[in-house]
Amino acid sequence: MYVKKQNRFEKKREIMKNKLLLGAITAFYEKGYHSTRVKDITDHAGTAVGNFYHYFESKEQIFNVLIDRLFKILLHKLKKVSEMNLIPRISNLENLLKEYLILFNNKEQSQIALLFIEQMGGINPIFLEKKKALLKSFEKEINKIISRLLETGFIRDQNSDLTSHIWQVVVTESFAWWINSEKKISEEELIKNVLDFLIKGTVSK
Amino acid sequence: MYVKKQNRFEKKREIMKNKLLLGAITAFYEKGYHSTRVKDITDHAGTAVGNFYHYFESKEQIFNVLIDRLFKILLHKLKKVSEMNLIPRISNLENLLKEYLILFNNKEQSQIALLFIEQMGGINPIFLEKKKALLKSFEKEINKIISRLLETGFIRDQNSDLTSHIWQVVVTESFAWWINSEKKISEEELIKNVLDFLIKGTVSK
Amino acid sequence: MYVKKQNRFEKKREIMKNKLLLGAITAFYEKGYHSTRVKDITDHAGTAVGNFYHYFESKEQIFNVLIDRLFKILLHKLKKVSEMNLIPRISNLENLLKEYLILFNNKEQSQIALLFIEQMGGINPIFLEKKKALLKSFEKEINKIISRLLETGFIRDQNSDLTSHIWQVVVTESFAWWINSEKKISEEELIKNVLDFLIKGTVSK
Amino acid sequence: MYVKKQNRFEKKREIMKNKLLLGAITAFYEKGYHSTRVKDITDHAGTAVGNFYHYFESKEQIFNVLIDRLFKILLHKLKKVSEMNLIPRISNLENLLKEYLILFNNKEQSQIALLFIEQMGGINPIFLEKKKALLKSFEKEINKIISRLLETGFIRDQNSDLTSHIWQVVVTESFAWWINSEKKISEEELIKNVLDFLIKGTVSK
DNA sequence: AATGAATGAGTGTTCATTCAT
DNA sequence: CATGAATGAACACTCATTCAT
Repeated sequence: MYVKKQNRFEKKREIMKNKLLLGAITAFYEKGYHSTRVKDITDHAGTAVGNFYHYFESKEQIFNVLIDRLFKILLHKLKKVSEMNLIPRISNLENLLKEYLILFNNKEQSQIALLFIEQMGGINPIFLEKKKALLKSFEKEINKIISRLLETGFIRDQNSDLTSHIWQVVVTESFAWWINSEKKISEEELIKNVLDFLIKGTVSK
Repeated sequence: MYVKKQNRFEKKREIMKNKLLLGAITAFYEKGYHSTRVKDITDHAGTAVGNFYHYFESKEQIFNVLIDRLFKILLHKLKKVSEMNLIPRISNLENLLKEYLILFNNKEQSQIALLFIEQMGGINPIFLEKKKALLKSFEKEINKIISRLLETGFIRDQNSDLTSHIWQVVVTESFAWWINSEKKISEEELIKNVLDFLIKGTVSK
Repeated sequence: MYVKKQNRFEKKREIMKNKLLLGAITAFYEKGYHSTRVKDITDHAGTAVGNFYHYFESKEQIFNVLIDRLFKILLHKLKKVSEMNLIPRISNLENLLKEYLILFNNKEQSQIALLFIEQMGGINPIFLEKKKALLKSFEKEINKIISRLLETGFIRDQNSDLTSHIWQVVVTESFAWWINSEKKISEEELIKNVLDFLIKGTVSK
Repeated sequence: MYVKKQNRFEKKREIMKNKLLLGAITAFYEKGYHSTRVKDITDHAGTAVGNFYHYFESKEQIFNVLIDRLFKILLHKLKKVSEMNLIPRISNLENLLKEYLILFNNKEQSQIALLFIEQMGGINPIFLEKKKALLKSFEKEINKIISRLLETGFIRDQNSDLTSHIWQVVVTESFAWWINSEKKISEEELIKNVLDFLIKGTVSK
């Protein structure tokens, strides 16, 4: 019975926390980080300002939580491909992009992605550095793939750091473009275009 | 004699205006737009806060001036290529990138470029929209080239809007990467890698 | 229970709002509108600057609130007389002035009255216009009385707009004079003098 | 010859000083004292900001100069009547008002008068006190007349301080009303109404 | 936990006045 | 004297965060 009570409280907390996270996504996305007041977030969540601080330390922290959550998922999916010991097949990459698309079909996740891609760098120097660091860890995984390809000689000689960066940028920005365009092309077309570009851009001699 | 007087003030004004612009670049670049106080800018320029407002309407405006100046140059150079009636040769694109590089060898210009690429979107919703609009006008020019290529059938079938976006992103982000990396690879290597990627990524069937 | 909670905040709010209004009266009266800092008001009210803005939109607005509150009362009392269908008796006018005096025996109300009469016009053009408009609405009511008197032929021929203005001015300025003189004559004497002047000034042929 | 040069310079100074005074009247009248920038004044005068301070010590001082000049004239005219040893005839008062009207037919003088009547009290506490002091000196002169009338027993018993105040207020505010109404009634009608009101309001038993 | 009032440091901007030419 | 650039103190208002209930 005591345990049950605990759980009920925990569940309640979890619900409110999620409301606040959702409220933050909406507010940040609509008005931008700086123009968003903590009150905007709590209004969206249907609670009082003061209550925000029972769940998050600060406005900065809730932004970090949003970004970290999404990034962890994205990186994890990438690692599953990059950590294969062999060179991934094209179908592996295709599946990866498909999984990302499934994620971005969730409105909140796609909004967080846009926050990350479009806004995070301009919020403050600390967030800019963090964004760079996150992307670097992403590119590090990509680099594993590129490096292996280079070793095999399948692809033309190129700077693998730059290529990794280009891969990261093409993927993230293509998704951003697709979301912003309100998904005017099909998922298949998007993936085909992106993948073609990356593979041919990297492989062709 | 009257003219001389005019010149006295005009020259002085021009000098101070540039000092303020330089101060703004430095301050924005180092601390980010929001963490920069107008006083930081005037300190860098060696003048008093109040004087800032003899030259610029607001902190927002000076940021706009910086961006607009650089963007105008970049777009103008691109247009010279995109507005050729024929399909541009690779050497035309190469020259364009070289010209951009010459520009970015100027420290201030490269810092403005980074402000634009990395920070502008996160400052506020208006700046985000403006950034998107500027990039769109850039992509429009690229699209002219891609569309002509598509018509000739030289390149594989692809969504020209997306390809234009990818070109824009690859170019801007590669430059940003290069500047941030403190130019660890040579200009030639940078251009070769970027151009190879774009051309092969677009053309190869 | 919910209602009780509501009340807790509402009562608190009401108290603080009044403290701020009183603080504003004191500060404006002592230092004048422009020389009064918002901090002066909150110091008088025993709260922090920021809190001011939970209750009023701006320094301008709180001034407006003060003026509007008093004016509404004054006009309402006047209307009760002017809207009689017949020509008011002298005793009606006497009672009106007496009621005004009762009001001005309240220190705060008399200070607001002085703010209105002595200072409002010089604060800014908008306040000047507002002051004129308020007085005009006052004179409009007086005009109803004067016009009826003119129709009956009891009083000599005169410009009723000007006479209304004179009535308004004599009443307001006599009160101001009385308050500023620290009430050196009795209420009865004040009313007698004012009323005599107005009636004889208007009626005598 | 030396003298002549002196004079020429002095004349030049006089001209610029007058331009500044006129500019100040226009600016203060249109925008109010506080909303008027020194630059507004110099713009009206066709000179540079800095030059203002060759002619006047401060913004406050030029306002004082305007008021003092006009007030001196008004008071002087009044004194000519009040300092007669006998009780002035109605025609003396009539002539006084006529002289005031002639003065106020000058646009600048009437604007200064409105500045004094409508705005001066609200500019700052010092100006409010000064305004009161000036009016008091005015009322002192009026009081001489009223007091003599009281002594003779020609008029009913009344508080001469208050009556003096009322006279001052009726005169100044009637002029203000007339100027603001864009002189919708004739000078004769204005004078007749004001004088009738004052005399009957004071004399009738 | 929930509420919303209270806090007060922080900052863009204004503008009278001074100064250098 | 004329010019307009330079100065910097001043202030209304904002808002993340804390606090009392």
